[in-house]
Amino acid sequence: MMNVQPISSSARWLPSANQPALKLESDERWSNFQEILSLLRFDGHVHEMNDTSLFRRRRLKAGQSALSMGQPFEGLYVVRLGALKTSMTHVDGAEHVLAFPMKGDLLGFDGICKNKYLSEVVALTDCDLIKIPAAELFSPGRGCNDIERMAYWAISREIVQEQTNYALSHSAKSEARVARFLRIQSERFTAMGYSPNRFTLPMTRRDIGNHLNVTLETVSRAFSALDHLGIIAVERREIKILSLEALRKFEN
Amino acid sequence: MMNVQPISSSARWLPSANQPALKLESDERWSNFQEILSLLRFDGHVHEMNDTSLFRRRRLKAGQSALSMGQPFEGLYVVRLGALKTSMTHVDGAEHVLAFPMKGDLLGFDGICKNKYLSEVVALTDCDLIKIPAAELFSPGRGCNDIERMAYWAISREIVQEQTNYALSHSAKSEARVARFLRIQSERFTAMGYSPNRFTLPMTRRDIGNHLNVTLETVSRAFSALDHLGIIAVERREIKILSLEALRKFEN
DNA sequence: CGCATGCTTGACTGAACTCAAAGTCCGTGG
DNA sequence: CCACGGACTTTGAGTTCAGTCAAGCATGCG
Repeated sequence: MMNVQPISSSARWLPSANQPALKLESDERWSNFQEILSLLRFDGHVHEMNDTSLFRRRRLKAGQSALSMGQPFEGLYVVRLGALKTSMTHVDGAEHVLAFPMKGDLLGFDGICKNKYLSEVVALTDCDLIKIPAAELFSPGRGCNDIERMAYWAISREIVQEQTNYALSHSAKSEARVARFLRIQSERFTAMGYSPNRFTLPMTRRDIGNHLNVTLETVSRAFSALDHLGIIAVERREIKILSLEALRKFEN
Repeated sequence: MMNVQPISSSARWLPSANQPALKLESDERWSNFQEILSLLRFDGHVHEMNDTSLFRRRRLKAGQSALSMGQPFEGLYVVRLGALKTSMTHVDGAEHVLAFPMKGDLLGFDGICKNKYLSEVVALTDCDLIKIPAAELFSPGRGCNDIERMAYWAISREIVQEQTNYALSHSAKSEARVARFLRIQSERFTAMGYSPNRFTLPMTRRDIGNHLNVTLETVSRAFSALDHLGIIAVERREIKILSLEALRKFEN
């Protein structure tokens, strides 16, 4: 009928946490430049709307690997949906969790310098990535390349987040680190258009602990402590932030 | 007995590798593109030798600030000589040391994304920087911009180092962190063309501790312990690495 | 249903922090 | 020239916070 409306592409990244039945969307395998700009929340200037080029999507199931250490650089990825975990594995086999990329974040930029990826990236939930091939990034024919500039702008942003993560792991007390982690998660969910007060963590206590350089037991205890103080409500991975003010106080 | 070398306080910390006596060069105030490529150890491809443009140098005395948080982005800097310290200051006034840039490192890339610098950079020793102005980076007239591409390649490399630093701070034991810090310092001096076994640290115990997230006393104790074990020889900031093998073993 | 994984909580231990004091180096000024 | 002060470093002693080990519970999946 007339009012049968396919799901509009502009509505699809609104904060509906889990998408019910998106057959049409599931079949789409391409994104345009505009969607990438929107996902990255790019606020810089773009010379000419580069609407012609399309970018292939890549779908991952939870647990699948997105990128592996040593794999040759083939391009960057923008997270369109889902949550992932980036980590470095040391020679002795110890893993260190660097970050938890989510919607709008960029993956793979650590592969530019040595032309191979230097970190592991695995999907924590089902994911939808948009690939920006190396050829698009570095093609000399494009002249003043909007894509390249946008990518580097995003990389600069990731550095800042990286530095913040780094600084995050340096609070004196472990409870403070966990509180700060939750506050930052809340802010990231907000930036993605989701609720700041209520979210589900996609990662395990072990991953959080590894990221913050504390043990999983300490993370668990910190969650419980913040819960008993009435600052947050924890039920497994479901987090409700009851007082953002009190949470911030705990960061010192 | 014959040649007693006077030790100037500004040059004392430099292992005497490359630069013998650079009176003429010291007076120069400009560097060319080729020198920047060489400093950065850029191994990528450059389309056209951009020998025409010259880049102004900036000289800093020890203790002077190179960049400040919040200052508007005006370009990137390549360290030509000297050592610096980058740090972030939190709202509560706590400082966190991010890195110790030295010869061949890039400064200021965290300013690209928000168009203002997001970290403090101060000179630990007298320094010589080469400025790459924002105008050179982003000028659209240049078409396929070698400078921009080189800059981003270097940024990608800095990210990797950043990640390594981050991972560095996650060893279980504090002595292991200090050992790893020394090993990395040694490797960096090597990459700069200095001696890997003998160098002078430009930063204080406090800065090292802050960087590694331990106290200055712990750093001092770790140095002493490594000294007593015969792995290194410490005399204030003079470090001799007696056994790189043993040092590596301590990182686990 | 049974098993695996993840989470919580408790008791104990030890590594690193804090506080404190003394020593070293360096620049500065009398 | 030497005395002084300040910044940096080393070392010691006591304390505390977070790691380790262990047990039990919840959840989800084949």
